[in-house]
Amino acid sequence: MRYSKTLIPTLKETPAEAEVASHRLLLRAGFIRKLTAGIYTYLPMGLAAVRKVEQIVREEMNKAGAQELLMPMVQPTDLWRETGRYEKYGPELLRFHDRHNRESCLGPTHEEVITDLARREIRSYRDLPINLYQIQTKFRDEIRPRFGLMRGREFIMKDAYSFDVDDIAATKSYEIMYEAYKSIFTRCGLEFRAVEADSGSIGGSSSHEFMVLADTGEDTLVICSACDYAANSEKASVAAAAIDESEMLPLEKVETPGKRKVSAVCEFMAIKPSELVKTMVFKTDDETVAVLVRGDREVQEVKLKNLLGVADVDMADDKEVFDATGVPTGYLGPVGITVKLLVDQEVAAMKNFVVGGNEKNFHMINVNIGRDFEAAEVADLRQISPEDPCPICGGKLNLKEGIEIGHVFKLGTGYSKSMNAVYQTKDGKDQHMVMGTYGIGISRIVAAAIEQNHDENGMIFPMPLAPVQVVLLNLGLKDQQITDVAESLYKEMQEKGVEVLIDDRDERPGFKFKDADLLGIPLRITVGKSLTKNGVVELRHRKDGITEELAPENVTARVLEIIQSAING
RNA sequence: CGGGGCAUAGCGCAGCCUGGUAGCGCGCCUGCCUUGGGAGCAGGAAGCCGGAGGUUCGAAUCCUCCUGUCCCGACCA
Repeated sequence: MRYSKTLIPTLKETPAEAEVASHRLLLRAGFIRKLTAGIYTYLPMGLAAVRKVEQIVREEMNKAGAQELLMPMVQPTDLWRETGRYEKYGPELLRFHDRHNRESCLGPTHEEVITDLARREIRSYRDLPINLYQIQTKFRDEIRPRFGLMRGREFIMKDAYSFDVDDIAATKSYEIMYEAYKSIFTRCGLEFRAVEADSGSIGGSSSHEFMVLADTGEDTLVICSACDYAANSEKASVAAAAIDESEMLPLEKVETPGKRKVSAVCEFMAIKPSELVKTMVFKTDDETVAVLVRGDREVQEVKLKNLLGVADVDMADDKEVFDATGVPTGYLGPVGITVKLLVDQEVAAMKNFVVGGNEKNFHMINVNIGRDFEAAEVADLRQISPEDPCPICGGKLNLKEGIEIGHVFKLGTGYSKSMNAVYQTKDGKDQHMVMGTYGIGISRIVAAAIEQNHDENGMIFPMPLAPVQVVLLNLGLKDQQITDVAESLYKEMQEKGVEVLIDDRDERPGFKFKDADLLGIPLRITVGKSLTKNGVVELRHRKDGITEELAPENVTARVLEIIQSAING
């Protein structure tokens, strides 16, 4: 690759739209350009990095026994009506009509299409298990695309689907994918964690997310400091709180003029937020519920959604709270109100706590569950806080930010039932296939790798993901000796299979150094003055800046050695 | 969808308050010069001031509406 003939439009200044490091650097290094909101063109360097990820994913998927295919991007919405996701998936599914007025959509994921294929082509238990995958551009009309490749509307994804005869076999398929994912992300040189996840709108029983730890992550992870427990905070459970065995004290109503917020009430009554219970009101499509959590906790809405079995919950606003309960917000409590009461397990273990008095300017103290009100249900409903006890070992839980780069799901028979995908068993009976679905955000991995590996000068690619392995700077275009050595090194390395970008532009040295750093290419070879003076060229490692001086004839062997150990190690 | 920005040359921005010749830096083109960390000098090209209405003798600037885009929130295999 010759720099002078390759489109790598680097920028000295940061475009105003870029907030996070990966987005900023992808733009500055000329890897991507935006076409419109959440939709990007991959320029040669960006595409090269994407291809690297794809190749690793392909190799490991094939090794795990999966087969590659390619499904259409445009799908008939009829299929989505069959599974009910036409309604459930919402506006993220971009729908449109063709000239015959048939409704189609752009595929955000391919469960419907693959299940349609399976029901047509797979008939016998002899055909199972099977795992089919593709690497393809997906489209999701995200509410708010952001952070460049991190959350685009159009993005490249690997999606795989497994079909099995029964749950046991499906679990096996799931585990094979889980292990393949670990190999993939390890080979990509990423620092990642697998965490238990909520299975979301796609449905299904068991699910893990693979997360790259990074401050710019959009997900919050709960990680035990003592054992292996790790989960998405939407899903993370917490060890049950110890039951307070205190005697119940007599219920009292106290005046709390103008004290609506937890902090104000606590200050006024000289108590801690942990001695108070707040009553939060949520609406779903068909009911209004109140959730009780300790004053210093937050409701985890995903847990609430799952408990209620609904697609959506919304916090009620002041008016809605008043309409449902007749109480102004700030003074709402569980005693004597008529809405359904869902109680966080931690609250269920408390005694003699403080709640709203269900009357303006009043609270109640020494409130006790069972005596003063009844819970419709007690469940784990709160957001984990740092230092909470781990549900497995009781150790302290930590919260970290993460970027979701992969997700594995056990789907069960939800899709095969709604689409009637059956196979014939040994004894000739029809049985629904048991499915799994497995995604990897290919383009997001590129962004995540940059989030994890960069400095003030630019990107720092791990060798396996680098668009090219070596950048070779010719600092003496007009010097025959320098140019001869640079060109012959270029040729030699290419012949040995090294991916090399030769910077043969008529630019000043500083300019070339800056670009080389920005591009994040792991190895930089400089052919310049030190060749004419001392007969050596320099080999510099982008990651740590360590520079080796080598005779030109030793360079290729040394480079090969470094690449081998970086890719196999 | 709620809240808040922003929209002027390829990129980053000033000008708008207080209406009157459209500017700066970077980039780009030409030449000279320079060549180990984004050089210097000289010359040059490039803008429907996001769009549509309105006010005015006159609008980048004031008013109204629209569109796009970014940020926060909600949302998210």
